[in-house]
Amino acid sequence: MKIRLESSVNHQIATLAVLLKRQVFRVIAKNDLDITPDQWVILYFLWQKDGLSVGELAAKAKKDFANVTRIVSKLEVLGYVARTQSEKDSRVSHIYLQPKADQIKDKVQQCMVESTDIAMKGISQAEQERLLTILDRIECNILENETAVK
Amino acid sequence: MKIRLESSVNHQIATLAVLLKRQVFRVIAKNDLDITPDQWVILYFLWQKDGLSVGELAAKAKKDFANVTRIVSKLEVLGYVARTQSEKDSRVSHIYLQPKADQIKDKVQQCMVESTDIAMKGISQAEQERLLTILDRIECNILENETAVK
DNA sequence: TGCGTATATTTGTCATGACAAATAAAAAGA
DNA sequence: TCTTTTTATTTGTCATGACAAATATACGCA
Repeated sequence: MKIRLESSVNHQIATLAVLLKRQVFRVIAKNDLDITPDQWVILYFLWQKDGLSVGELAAKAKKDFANVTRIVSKLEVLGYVARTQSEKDSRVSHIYLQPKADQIKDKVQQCMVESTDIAMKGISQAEQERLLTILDRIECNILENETAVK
Repeated sequence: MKIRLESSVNHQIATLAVLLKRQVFRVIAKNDLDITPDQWVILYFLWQKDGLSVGELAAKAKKDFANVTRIVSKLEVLGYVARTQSEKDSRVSHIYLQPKADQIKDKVQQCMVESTDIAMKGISQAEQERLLTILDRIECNILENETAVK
């Protein structure tokens, strides 16, 4: 093996993402929330703009449509959101936040802060920004490649 | 929402990891390999040291034991590895690479290089190293927190 | 030696990811 | 208007992640 996985940025990001997600799960559990990290993300975008469609949510969250459908279905069963078929275009369903979602909003924010604090301990704001910049560039590289392949 | 998910390092890493994995999947498919990114990782560590146990693999790959069991089972079905029960401790099984694994080794390496090249386009070696350093620190933060909770 | 505890692995269940295929409805074109 | 193509969403299948529980075996101590 000429390649060292341990010094491959790709692999380190993949591994770290798993660890981060696991950690977030624990923070959520500790705060007695009954949602998952990926359900958060969907709620987050709905808090930004209520009534988004499945497709819009998928685009914002950079998730697969199919998976967003399922996440929304879970949130619906849990009573956090409701689907409404669009009148203009009946293929589209708009997702609306329900009162139950408001009740957990603060707690969700607190979990986000808590998770970030754990992960970013001892890493300065400036470093975080530099990190974000590089991550963005990697993301662009991949997105470009995806569209290029198409 | 006071928090911006888009400027949260946690979230960016999580999102990027998903994109990276998707991209790796595509590179694998293009190279006609019948294994998955996570199966690669297990093979990689076996190429480093053949005969590791499930537990050792889990530790190295930072994966859940249960999941490693399943990944190894798939690799076994595919004919890339074989399980052998340890003589010293019959709870332990050692995983050994099979000839079929050798046949794909070069191709796997090529895929790794290809994926890295796509992701790291325009990012200097020095920047990659800085990035790795920060990622390591985040990883340490999380691992420390995990053990602290225990 | 025998029992209780610790350790290695496996199995079960659910959530999510990828991707393909199925549906349904809108839009475009002849 | 009818047909074809495009678009939005859903469903199906498999791989993997988390976590709990089940198994099997080893180890330590009375």
